[in-house]
Parts: sequence; structure tokens; C-alpha cells
Amino acid sequence: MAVSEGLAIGALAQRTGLAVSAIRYYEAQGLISPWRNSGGQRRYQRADIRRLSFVMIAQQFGLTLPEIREVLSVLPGNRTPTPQDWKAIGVQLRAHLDQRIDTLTRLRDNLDGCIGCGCLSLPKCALYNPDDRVKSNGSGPRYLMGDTPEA
Amino acid sequence: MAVSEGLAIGALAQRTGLAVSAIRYYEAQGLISPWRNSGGQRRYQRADIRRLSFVMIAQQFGLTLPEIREVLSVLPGNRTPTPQDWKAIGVQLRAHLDQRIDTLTRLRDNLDGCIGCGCLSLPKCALYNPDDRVKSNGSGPRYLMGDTPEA
DNA sequence: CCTTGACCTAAAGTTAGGTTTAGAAATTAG
DNA sequence: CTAATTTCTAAACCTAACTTTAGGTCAAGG
Repeated sequence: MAVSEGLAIGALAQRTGLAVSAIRYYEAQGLISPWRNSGGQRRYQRADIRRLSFVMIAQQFGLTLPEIREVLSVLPGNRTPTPQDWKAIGVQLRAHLDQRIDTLTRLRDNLDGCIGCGCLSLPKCALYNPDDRVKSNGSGPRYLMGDTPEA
Repeated sequence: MAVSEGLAIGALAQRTGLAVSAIRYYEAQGLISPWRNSGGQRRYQRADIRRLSFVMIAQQFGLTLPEIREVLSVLPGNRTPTPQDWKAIGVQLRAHLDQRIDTLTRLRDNLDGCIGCGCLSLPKCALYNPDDRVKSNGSGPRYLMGDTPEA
């Protein structure tokens, strides 16, 4: 095996701890773009180890795959990302994270003053309409309708 | 309509802002237990408005439905919950929330020191193994294997 | 050369949290 | 009493993020 033929998908899986199927899935989602060898098999650069590592970390921070793709899109396409490139990405990620922490903290503070009072059963309660939802995943009640409260 | 025949599912939906289908789904998940009238239709207590309101709030805080069911299970089954009962629930919820905020904060602090360094590509990096994952939803890489790092 | 293990694609299955649909029965309004 | 709402159940559908399966190909060792 020549030095610069790239990593096979199994090797990349070993290095990152991801499942092979997950790596293929990320490719389908546009998060990584391997080339193919003469036999049609995927080959990866060493820099892709770091790229996938970043994907995993960003997921822990609660970003969706489309969001991660967006963040990664600022990386240079024509050359291997430098430490400076990654630093810039880190700043973006931190902003995401700061916002999530802030939202949760505000919710918590509302909770303290609110859980015991009668407003908990009213759609007008502050806890129902924080400007930004936690958005922990794509589900949850689709619409909150402000209806005439009476309880 | 007699005073104490309970709320129909549509009325409960109006009061809480939830979809009728969501309320039935929550019943299937064991979050709420209406009785049936002579015609087989669901009837709810007024206290169920608050119960569902709590479900919605807890979801905003990132709890899963099984977690919410767990939290709600401490409510008395034989009588209408008092403000004290709800207060106790509030304390539990706050504990959950504190832990989430704490986790995210720790992740953020790690990120600051970590994103620029070489360890990002190593499975042994601190960011890979925070003791508690953010667990924003049930997905994500199923297993992180600690393999011989070398990059 | 032959076998074994890694890799390929496409499609279907999985979990969470619901929504939508279809057809039937109950309730309510007039 | 009749028509319009509501409600009922069961099953199918939806998104996100993957995994599993099936059937076939590629690559490496002996």
C-alpha cells in the first residue's frame, strides 16, 4: 500500500470511532466527500479524520446535520484546513452553544418563579412562549394556539 | 352538559393548545389517563389541563416523554394534585435542567481549550467522552470505540 | 488461483414524537 | 328528527439520524 492512496472507509471508521454505515450516511448528507479508487471504493484524506471528529463534537452540542454542514462550509475546499481554519469553526460553534445555554438558563429562571403559580395552566404563561424554543429535536407540539384561557 | 361530566378531548385541546392527536398519543405513552363516558368517549378532569401544560414545559426543557412520565409518577393517583405536589415536581424539573446547563457549560469550556489543538482528531480527546452526553435526541453514533489513535 | 474479508448499492427497518387518513359511531344544534 | 360536529380506532405516513439486510464486487494473502 503506497503512502498517499488515502484511507479506506473501514480505516476511517477505526480512527474516528464511527460506524462505516454512518460515514456513508454523512456523505449522502453532504458532510464529507471522498474520492473513488479505480475499483469504485471510497478513499479519504487524513484531514477527514478531523472533519468527522468535528461532526461528532458538534452533534454533542446539539447541532443538526444540516447545521453542521453549514458550519463546515466555511472550510476551504481546495486545500487541507489549517489550525486557523479550525479555530474559526470553533468560534462559530461556541456561539451556537452560548445561545443554547442562554435559552436554557432563561427557561430555568422562569420556572423558579412560575411552577407553583396558577399560570402554569394558561397558554399565556411565560414558559409557553420563550422566543426561542429549545429545539432539542424536530418534534414536539407543532403549533401552540393562543386560545381563550379560562382555567 | 352537567357540571361534573369532565372535559371532552377537544375542549382539553383548546385549553392546552395541543392537537387532539397529540393528547391521544400522550395517553398511549402513559402520560395521562382519562375515563370514558357511556358512549366510549374520553373525559378529562380539570387538573389534566395543568398536567398537560407541565408536559409541554418539560418538553421544552428537553425531557423525553418517558422521562416526563417518570417525573409525573410522583403525583398522587388518588386525588387532585395540590400546589405543593406541583412544587415538588418543579424541584425535580429544575434538577434536570441544572444538569443539562452544567453539561453544556462544561462542554463549552472544553471546546475553548480544545478546538485548535491536535487532540481533536483523537478518540481520547476530552470532548469525545463527557460523562454525560447531551442526549438531545435518541440518535447519534451508537458506539464510540476507543481504538488505537495514531493521527 | 482461490478464498476471505472489506466494500459496494439500494432499499427497508428503527426510534421519537407525532400527524393524517379512513370509515364508523356518538353528540350536539336546529 | 336530521344534519353537522366530534369523537372513536387502527393503520399508515412523516423527519432525523442511522443500522440492517440482500446480493454482488474488490482486494489481499497463501
